[in-house]
Amino acid sequence: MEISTKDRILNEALIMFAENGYRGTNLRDLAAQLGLSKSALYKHYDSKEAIWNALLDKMEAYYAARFGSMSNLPPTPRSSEELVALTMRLIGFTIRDPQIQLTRKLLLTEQFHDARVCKLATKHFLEGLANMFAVMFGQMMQNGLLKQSDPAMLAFAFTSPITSLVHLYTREPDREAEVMERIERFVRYFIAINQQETDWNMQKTLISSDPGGEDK
Amino acid sequence: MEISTKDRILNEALIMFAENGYRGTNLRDLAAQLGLSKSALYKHYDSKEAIWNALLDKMEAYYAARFGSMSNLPPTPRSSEELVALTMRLIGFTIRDPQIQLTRKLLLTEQFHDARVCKLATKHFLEGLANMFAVMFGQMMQNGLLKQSDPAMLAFAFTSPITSLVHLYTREPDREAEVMERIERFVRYFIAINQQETDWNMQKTLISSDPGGEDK
DNA sequence: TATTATAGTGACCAAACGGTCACCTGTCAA
DNA sequence: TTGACAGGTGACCGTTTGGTCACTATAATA
Repeated sequence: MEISTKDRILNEALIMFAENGYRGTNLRDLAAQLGLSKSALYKHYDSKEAIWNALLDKMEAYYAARFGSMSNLPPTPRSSEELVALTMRLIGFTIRDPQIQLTRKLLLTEQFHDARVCKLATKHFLEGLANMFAVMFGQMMQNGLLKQSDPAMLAFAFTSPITSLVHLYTREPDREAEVMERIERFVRYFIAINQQETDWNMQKTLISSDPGGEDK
Repeated sequence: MEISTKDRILNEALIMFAENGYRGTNLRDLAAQLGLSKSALYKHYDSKEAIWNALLDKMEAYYAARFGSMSNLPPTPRSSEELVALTMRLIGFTIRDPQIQLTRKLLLTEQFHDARVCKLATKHFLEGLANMFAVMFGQMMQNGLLKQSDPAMLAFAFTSPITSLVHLYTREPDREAEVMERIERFVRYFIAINQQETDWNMQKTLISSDPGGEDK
């Protein structure tokens, strides 16, 4: 099935809006990139702003499908190594997918100029990943893989640094290898800090609730 | 001493560039805001781009003075509560200072359109605070306030979530109270996770290195 | 006093922009 | 066959934009 001109316009608009900003994008270049004349655009959208709004509609719909419901979560990791693998796979995809990459750029550059972008940015950069990992961390705590604590706070502490590094990649794509390595190092560091210790530390926790526990 | 017109132009340019972006800023409005005619601007700067570059020069100079050298660091906290206080004071200032606030906006919106802004953004959002806290955390580890680990990694894990929340504030300033509260909650959570346990754990550390060490 | 540098003005220009309009063309239903 | 319509074109329009230029006023200097 072929892509309708209406959708082709939106696809190209995402590219140009993301790379040049709303104001930096002009309809002549957009039309030329599609092999159309400028006035042809007006057969599909009423104005530049209408294209912009349609693009935001699409982004909101995509976001709702991807992060809106907590039903289509990835399977909860059953070991530290599985958490590393899942995270790296997820981030590797997020980082490289051209659409998501452009979306990040657009959200960052236009977050102060459009109320809808503002809300999307907060969802995308602050809440999306964090909410997902909060659920997973809650389960991993019950499974004894992570120390008991507040899953939401833990997920926030986990995803924020990763998001920072994703932003670094978005700014400087040539540092991809460095970024991926730093993410993995951070994930392993995070696990080392937060995993449920076995051995005597485990016992210590049990003992500490006991008044008799003293020097060993 | 009065402010030179050249500097007044830069001050106003920061405001307009930050709020409307480089492309969204026009020299007529800028001049009008200063009570000047547009052509007067050209007595001080050769072009719009020249104003932009002069502004970036100023920002780089400011950054170099503030974060460039590690000499003018705040005193290292001697207790958990001091770390909370220092962090909240630092972030409270960073968040509210109008100049820094505008700088954040400018760096975020223009990071993909200008190579110098790109580098500044990485320094500002990723390295600045982190480097500062890395030094402090290193000292706090030696002082037995924090568990021994990699200070740089710890500082990164500490500052990234805070920076995320600062970005949230920059996007949605009406959520200031919520942001400050979340930052403080995170800082306290972070300390709880990473502080050196006292009791016998403290003694264990002392015994393993230096028997009989006492300070004050 | 005459001169010169500095800071400022308003009119103007060419280019670029979003948007409109009359017109063309193929497709499909009445 | 005809007529409506979706899709596309190029010329054109008003506005905005960065930038230029001739000109003026003031204050310091030779």
